[in-house]
Amino acid sequence: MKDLLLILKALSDQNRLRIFNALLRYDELCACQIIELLQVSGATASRHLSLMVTAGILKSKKVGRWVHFSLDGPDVMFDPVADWIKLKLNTSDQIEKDLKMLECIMRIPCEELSRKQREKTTGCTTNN
Amino acid sequence: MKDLLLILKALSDQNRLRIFNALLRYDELCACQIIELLQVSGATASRHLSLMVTAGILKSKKVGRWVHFSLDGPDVMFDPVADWIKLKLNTSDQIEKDLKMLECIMRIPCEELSRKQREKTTGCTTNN
DNA sequence: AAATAAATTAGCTATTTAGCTAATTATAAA
DNA sequence: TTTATAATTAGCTAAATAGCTAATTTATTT
Repeated sequence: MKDLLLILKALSDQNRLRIFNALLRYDELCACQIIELLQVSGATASRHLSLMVTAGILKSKKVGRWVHFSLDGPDVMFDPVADWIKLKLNTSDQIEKDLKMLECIMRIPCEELSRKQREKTTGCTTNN
Repeated sequence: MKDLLLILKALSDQNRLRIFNALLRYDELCACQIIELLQVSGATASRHLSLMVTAGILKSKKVGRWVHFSLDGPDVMFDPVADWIKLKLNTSDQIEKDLKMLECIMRIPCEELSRKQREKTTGCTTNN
């Protein structure tokens, strides 16, 4: 029950559902890309991500200075559940916006994205 | 997304998962039976139940002075998800205890159960 | 009609949680 | 080896949530 509650709580938040959806579409994203997508502080994104890792929904791997996140196999979440969530999400305006945003984000190398975040210049927010 | 969040939040609580599990096993339970199972105040049980009804997980029907709750069809939750939750729950000690408790609860008519709750005498807690 | 009673709602408190900034850690580059 | 930087952790605040008791609602019974 504890495990299940961890998983359900990890999914019971708009921003974490947005992360989940993003990783259903793009196999792997680094923290700076999640930060750009959600438009929250690095600390906030990091806490959301670590919650999802703890629940077993995501796994992370360090690549130099960056950390890459991806869905953690079907052991924990098993496909029908992911399918159900995908189905329920695909009428959401927010998710639609996110997909456009992600197209932009994926075109920008992490180095550039991070620099823009550091300098607080716009990344993908204007042309969303 | 709003709808999905309502469903996920409605399931992200130990007591509400216990209610969900109970209704997977017994098609219909009245509020007083849920109160007895969870060992919480009527007000608390009522709030949990109404949250689940709002999310579309449960439906309720008034039967005289009693209100009966049951799962609300496969439209909202669709079977694979219920199966997954059932699977995840079936190793839980708490759920095991609940099933024993429910066997006891089902043997007592609602009138008697309610009277005992009113008088604060033991219902099914001792012989659990 | 008045009294009783099951369930819900109102109003409160304690706990949890999402967000932030600032400090720290861990890795890469100079 | 010093500096720069991506990510995490610590420490805080505001909002949300689970629990309670008391009051209200809705329905039955006397």
